[in-house]
Amino acid sequence: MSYLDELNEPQREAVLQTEGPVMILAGAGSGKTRVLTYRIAHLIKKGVDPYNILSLTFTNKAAKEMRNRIEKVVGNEARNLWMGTFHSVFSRILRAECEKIGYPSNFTIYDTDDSKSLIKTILDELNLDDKIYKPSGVLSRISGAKNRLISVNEYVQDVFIKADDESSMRPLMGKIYSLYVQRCFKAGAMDFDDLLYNTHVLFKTHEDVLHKYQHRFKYVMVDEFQDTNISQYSITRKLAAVFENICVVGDDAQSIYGFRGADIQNILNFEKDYSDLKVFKLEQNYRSTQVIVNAANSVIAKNKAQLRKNVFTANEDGPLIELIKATSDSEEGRLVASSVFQEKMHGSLRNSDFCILYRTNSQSRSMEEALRRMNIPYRIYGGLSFYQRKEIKDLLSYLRFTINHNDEQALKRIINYPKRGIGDTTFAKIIVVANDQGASLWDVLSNFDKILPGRSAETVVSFATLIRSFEIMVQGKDAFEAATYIAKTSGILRELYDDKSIEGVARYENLQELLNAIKEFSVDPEREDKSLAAFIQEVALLTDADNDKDDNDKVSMMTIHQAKGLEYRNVYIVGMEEDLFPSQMSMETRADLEEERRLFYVAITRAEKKLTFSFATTRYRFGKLKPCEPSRFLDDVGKDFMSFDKKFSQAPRDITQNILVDRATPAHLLKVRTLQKTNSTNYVPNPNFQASDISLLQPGVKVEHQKFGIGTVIALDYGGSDKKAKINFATEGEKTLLLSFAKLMVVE
DNA sequence: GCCACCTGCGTTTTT
DNA sequence: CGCAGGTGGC
Repeated sequence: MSYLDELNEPQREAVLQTEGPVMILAGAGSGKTRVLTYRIAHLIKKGVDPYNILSLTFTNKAAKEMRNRIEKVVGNEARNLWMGTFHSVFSRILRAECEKIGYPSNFTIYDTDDSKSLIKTILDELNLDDKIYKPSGVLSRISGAKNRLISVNEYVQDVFIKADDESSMRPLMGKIYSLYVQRCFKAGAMDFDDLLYNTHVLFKTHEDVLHKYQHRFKYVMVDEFQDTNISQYSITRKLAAVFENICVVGDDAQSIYGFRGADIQNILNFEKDYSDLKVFKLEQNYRSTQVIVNAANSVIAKNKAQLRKNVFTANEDGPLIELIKATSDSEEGRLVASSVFQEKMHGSLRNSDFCILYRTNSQSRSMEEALRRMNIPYRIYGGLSFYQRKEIKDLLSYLRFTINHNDEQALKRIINYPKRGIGDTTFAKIIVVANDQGASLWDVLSNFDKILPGRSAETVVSFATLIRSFEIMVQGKDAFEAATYIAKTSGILRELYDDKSIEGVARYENLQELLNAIKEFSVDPEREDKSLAAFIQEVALLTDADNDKDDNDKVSMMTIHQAKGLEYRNVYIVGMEEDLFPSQMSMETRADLEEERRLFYVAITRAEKKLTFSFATTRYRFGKLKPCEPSRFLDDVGKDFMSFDKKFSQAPRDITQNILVDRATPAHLLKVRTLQKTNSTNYVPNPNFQASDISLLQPGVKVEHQKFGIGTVIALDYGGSDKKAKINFATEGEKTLLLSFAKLMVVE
């Protein structure tokens, strides 16, 4: 069991404590995933059947990565582990059992757009103003209820909830909740929250089912425990109730999904719920420099609500945090981009060593423009998901409706696309009839000529016939054959093929890409069920982040939320301004501000070696130029960790006026901060610096470098893939520089 | 039922 | 500024 040697003392203890309730409080970069994977590997090595181990994560990516890492230790036995996201594991259980609570096993999963669209429909039917009842607001209210395991009945009977809804001028919220649940049920559809909520209902109403899974899951593990909501915790706890071998791993300092119902209270409750709980703290950070770890600690210390941890590192000090001040958002982009460029050339770094983090997606634009201008390749994560694109949803809706003929939201998308003359009015009639007569959507659809004869009735029936023919064609076919057939026969492939506009071509290509993904699914030798139904159920829980085939060397850009769990050598946190970060929406309550500060903590701790903050004094927001003030969070960072002169920093609000490195000056005048204390030089950058062509370099030639100063070329190495020069600098000694990065000016 | 214009609005979002 | 959804004319 040599893998145990790769762990430090608390890590090893946490791995070896396989029995009973365990909580692992894992600081950022403390090897949390390593402990979790080794713990599972250890269980398997001890002879526990992987089939009896359940491991829950929040992202598919995390689950996949963990499975791979376990496989490396124990081999393909890891295949039988129950490992996945809460949603995927619970949907798997529901597929097998949901007929017991009245759902068809081929139930559809509604995504957020489907849910909102259904709510919108309900609001229209109730003649409610969607300015007051904003669909997104209504959905989050319903979601909040489900996440707290509050049923429709409990919701409408609760006087506090009622008072709450009345005071916010939305007295009919309970009614909408009720109709929404009915409509989902009728459509054979579950939204994301239902996958949890209905699992809870299933276990509550069917003890035999609960017992079955309780006895199956002898060991239960939960990753990112700080992000669980009440329903996730409650179900997990129930599942583990027989053996009580439950292990949760989390870090309260990284709880950033409170706004989605994650309840930090779960960590505190866990201690109360299990009196024989063993707690392990992983406090040694292996990821970042002293400066970064200590800066992060200084920030999080400002929060009141937290479990005290003492995160430390044995790593080197590393460079101080740099602060870039810009006069506008576009200048911020340019200064960050040129900083990336300079860091890259001075440190011989790759693009993929860099990550730019921001609070909101819209901030990516100025960064993007600047990077593009400097020819620095980048990749933006997030934004519009592949699966949210219209053309993708359209085809998926055809596939969904073929599998589940009562999927109202899928029908809504496809009944008149491509155009076949069935408008909103006819669609609304179909829905009304189905609801009034208690008939299924499909029954109404396929018999519409008998129910409401008229001009459009024929078309509706022939549409139903088309779907019926898809259903028959799909029998016995794999997902790819089925999807290709449907894409062609439905006419949507042709529709997009005929559109020769730039966007039309892109949409066609996206569809092809979806078909490729289905192809991949269908040829996967490890997959038992390759049916269309199996694909549809899996794709609903997939997100963009899951198909990162990103091996190219690119600078990464993403929101801080998306960066959780990732690490980069050099990290830029941009837009450090009041009202942006912290967001103006998060300054109402202390709890909100503290969550925002934890977000800042997460951002800081993504960095391994070098961290840079930037802010602008003006910024275009919603089309208007607005003045901006530096973020209060900059004041939370310990003064020792930032590169500005300490003696000016008495008044915290003024710190940004004391920045020595003011990047607003022309780039060639910049004094590039030296990286380490020991590295400081007296070299003053030459304002007239201009890089010379490398053909001028010869051994013996005197050159100037923007950071290292004057030196003499000792040797040139043009042999390898990278051209290198060995140079003896007056102040820095001998250095070997990659000529593809380093800019050198021949002095004489 | 369809298209063109116009208004209004605009955190973060593992699933 | 950029987009989505709504309104109104054909």
